[in-house]
Amino acid sequence: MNRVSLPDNCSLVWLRNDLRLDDNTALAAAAQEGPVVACYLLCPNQWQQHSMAPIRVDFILRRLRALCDELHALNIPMLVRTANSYEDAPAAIGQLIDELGIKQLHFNREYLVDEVRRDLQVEQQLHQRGVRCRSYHDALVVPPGELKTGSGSFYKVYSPFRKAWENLVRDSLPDLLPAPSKQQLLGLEREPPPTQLTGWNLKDSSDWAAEESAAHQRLAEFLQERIEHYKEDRDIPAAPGTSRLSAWFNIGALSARRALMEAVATNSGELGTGSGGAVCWMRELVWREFYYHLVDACPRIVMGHAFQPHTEAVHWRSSENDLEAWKTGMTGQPLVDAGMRQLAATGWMHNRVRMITAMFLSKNLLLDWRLGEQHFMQQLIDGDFALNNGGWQWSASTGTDAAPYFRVFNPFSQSQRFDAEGTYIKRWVPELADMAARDLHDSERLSATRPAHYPQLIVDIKASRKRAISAFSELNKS
DNA sequence: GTAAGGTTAAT
DNA sequence: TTAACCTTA
Repeated sequence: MNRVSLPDNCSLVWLRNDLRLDDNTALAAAAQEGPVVACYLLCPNQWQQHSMAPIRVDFILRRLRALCDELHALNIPMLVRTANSYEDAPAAIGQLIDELGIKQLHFNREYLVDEVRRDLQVEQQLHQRGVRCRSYHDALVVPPGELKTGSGSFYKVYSPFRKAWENLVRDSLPDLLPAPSKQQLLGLEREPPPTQLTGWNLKDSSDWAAEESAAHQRLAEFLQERIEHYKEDRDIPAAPGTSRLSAWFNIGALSARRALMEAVATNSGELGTGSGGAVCWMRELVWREFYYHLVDACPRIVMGHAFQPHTEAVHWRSSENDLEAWKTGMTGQPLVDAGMRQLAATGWMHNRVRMITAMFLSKNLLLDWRLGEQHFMQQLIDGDFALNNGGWQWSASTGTDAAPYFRVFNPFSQSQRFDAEGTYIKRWVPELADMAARDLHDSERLSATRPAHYPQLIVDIKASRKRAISAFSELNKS
């Protein structure tokens, strides 16, 4: 038990989804006022309820241990406590405040309903004790709610949102905040994070570096070597064309504002214009902002509901076998199986393939998109509710997209287009290693030439496409 | 100022 | 087809 007397201007910074020193709004604000103590609450039960992937929990614990050292080097002690569920958070934070005799708490805001409710309860309880609470917008370049359409409502379509976002950000590029400088010794022992967590069977995440400097280095490498070709390479799942930074963004190990500003710097200071690759990548950052703004404005979608209410009436099929075949990469569709096996093996899947596997589940198999959404959350190292939900609702046509046609990807045309040689397919589905590439991209040729130990395709692509279109066209819109 | 109708563009 | 914005009356 810590029994030290801390200076009156000492602050507690509650770290959550912002596990970094650089450009951290709450941490920088607290450090301005005086010495800082950092804390983190492990919520093992809550994380189970949120379907958090074991590899993501492992990544968070590894990041916390690295962060504990990084803070220690600045004489900032980090204390780690457990609050099984968010309900227990007010008591856990309250106890810390009491032990330390601290008068102010700072934290960066989160935007999902459970987190918002937790923070309100913590604030109420600290208010009663006369502790000052400060919360900050930090996770995004533009905080939720700041962009409104001409008629005053939130944007429901990406592309006008993007234009408004670019106009706003171009006129006032964000200032990056420095990491705190080294502070006086407080005489408080740090409490290092655990390597294991009760109730969890963690999955090794060590392919993803935990040090903050490593995240910066990954960003720098991407900007120097790959962003120029991003527009052409990002859709090729066999190529290292994407930035692969999502895991760091989504635990807050890397600041979205820093990433944007460094991308702007490599693009001669331009945003929205200039190099095709840079513009394209920055627009992917805007998708992240768009989906966060959406969950903030429309909490219904966080609670298992479709963004377009009329699509709640779709008659989804129910088939444990089909769902299991999809999860295990045994559907008989080569690209879908490659993606699902990459996910199971590594906790990550290429973005193009995420769309294709999601479309296959929700359209060809006509299984409820929420089953796929949950499975992805349970597997992905970068599983982020807002972004995963946005992507799934886009694929399932229950979301914000206002396309003039009902979109059903044909997985064979997609593999022909983006994995013509079958490099990605053969990497993840070794049974198909000896197949001629052209036999992978055609349902009849595949059926005639597939090896006996690779499954027969579980669904007819043409017929299931029609089935999906009629399942949606039956709906009464209003 | 407002409502109605036209235009634009969508991973 | 739809949202968002623009033009016109």
